[in-house]
Amino acid sequence: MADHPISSLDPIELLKPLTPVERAALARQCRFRRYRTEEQITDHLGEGRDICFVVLGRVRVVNHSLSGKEVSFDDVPAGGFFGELSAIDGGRRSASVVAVADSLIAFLGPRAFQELLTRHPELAWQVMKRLAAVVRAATARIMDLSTLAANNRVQAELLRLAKPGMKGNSTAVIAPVPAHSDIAARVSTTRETVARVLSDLARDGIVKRRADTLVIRDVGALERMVEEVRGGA
Amino acid sequence: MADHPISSLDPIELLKPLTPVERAALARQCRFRRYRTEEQITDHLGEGRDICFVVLGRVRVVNHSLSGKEVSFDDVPAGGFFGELSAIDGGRRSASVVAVADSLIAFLGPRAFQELLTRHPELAWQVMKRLAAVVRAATARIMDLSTLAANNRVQAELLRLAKPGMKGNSTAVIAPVPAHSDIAARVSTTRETVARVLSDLARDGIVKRRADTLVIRDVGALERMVEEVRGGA
DNA sequence: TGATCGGTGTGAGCGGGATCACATCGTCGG
DNA sequence: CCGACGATGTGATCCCGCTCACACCGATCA
Repeated sequence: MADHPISSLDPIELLKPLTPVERAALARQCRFRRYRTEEQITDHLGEGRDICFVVLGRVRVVNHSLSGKEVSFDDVPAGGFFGELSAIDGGRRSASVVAVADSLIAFLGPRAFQELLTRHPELAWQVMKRLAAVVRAATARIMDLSTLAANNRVQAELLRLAKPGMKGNSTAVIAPVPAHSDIAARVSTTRETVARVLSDLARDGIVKRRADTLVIRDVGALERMVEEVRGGA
Repeated sequence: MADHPISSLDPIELLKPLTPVERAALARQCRFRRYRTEEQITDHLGEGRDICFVVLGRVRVVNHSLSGKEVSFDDVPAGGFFGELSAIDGGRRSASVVAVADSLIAFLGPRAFQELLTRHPELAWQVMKRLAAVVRAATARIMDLSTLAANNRVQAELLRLAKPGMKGNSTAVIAPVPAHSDIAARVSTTRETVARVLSDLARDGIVKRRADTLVIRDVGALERMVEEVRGGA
């Protein structure tokens, strides 16, 4: 369809073990739909049970408290998938999903998904690994929320963001810098607290702010600030 | 062995679909071990990769911050299992597990577990459902930690404890009452805060304390107290 | 070029709840 | 029957960080 450039499942990591023919057959069972940035794909407590493949773009799993507070979970880049939970257990959606870039999503019904996994145990195995990773991330986050103070959680998040951008072993570059409010939503604090932590770190020369990058000059110092509270008095 | 009353996997829910003969064969691949109450079974970051079946007793998944703060996750009753994560992805243990009653645990190596799941897709499916349930519980908890105040989290936990003990639709009985410190560990607050919330609820006639049971006289009122903060101003 | 708007910086103030510190109160072991 | 210990109830204090409020600094657009 002229509507979308590729209606293929080729970019999906999970489906790599399939032959091109099998993938094409599967694609024919899917419903494809484009979404613009900011557009909502799935609603918390929604009734859909499809598994969703991110063919193009990038989506974010978020949730809002009724009071409007936003809590954000993982981002899913192109090649990934989401919506497994409902496809697996038939329950309602556990979170909302919004596009954070123009995206193309493929929807596959739960029956077809189950059949796929039964026919291809390697895929079932991959899905389990993915779920295991999600559980690990969630437990780590619960630990952070339970044992770390707000500004230490921000520092910890900076370290996570720094991981991919390590230059040498004491400096790292974060680029582009997420909006403060995005960081805040990821560690459950306020935009203001994030700004203040960043100010403090800049004052102490631990980070340096540049146009749209953040340079961390002393990763070790940052790690120590987080650990020493984890370790308590 | 005289060491343990049954070295059978018959009580395990997950393995019900197997024939008694298959289950017996699987049991022969397991290592069985007894644990007394309070005894530690698995250590956070430990190297074991076995999946663990709770044949008898009851275990609790907990974690400690280095400062000693205890955060408790799910309890696993007899018939359940834990340790799937490491068995699936080969990573270190994501939490500690301690016996909360004298327990008999069966350990199965990761290879044997994987083979079991490959040979029996129904079981793989069950494991996925279990993982999905864990993810749902974890995301709900993250939402609670992020959007609810400490005393509202305690109220929410009381509601969860009340669910199984509903008598009529406005009263419920919790028996036996967990120690305040256990409740505190489940909702990431302090023992004192739990005691205070309970005092306040008793003062308002919403709960009634008895010997070792807690009677909730107005479940609706409790729900409202939680919801109205979830909903914000 | 001014206006609007989203992102950012930072001060002031207040309140929830963690912390510390005791007082009970049962229950168990001797 | 007493002492010890674990669980509980409650007051006093203190401080983190949320909230509110406002200024600033680009961008984008009419």
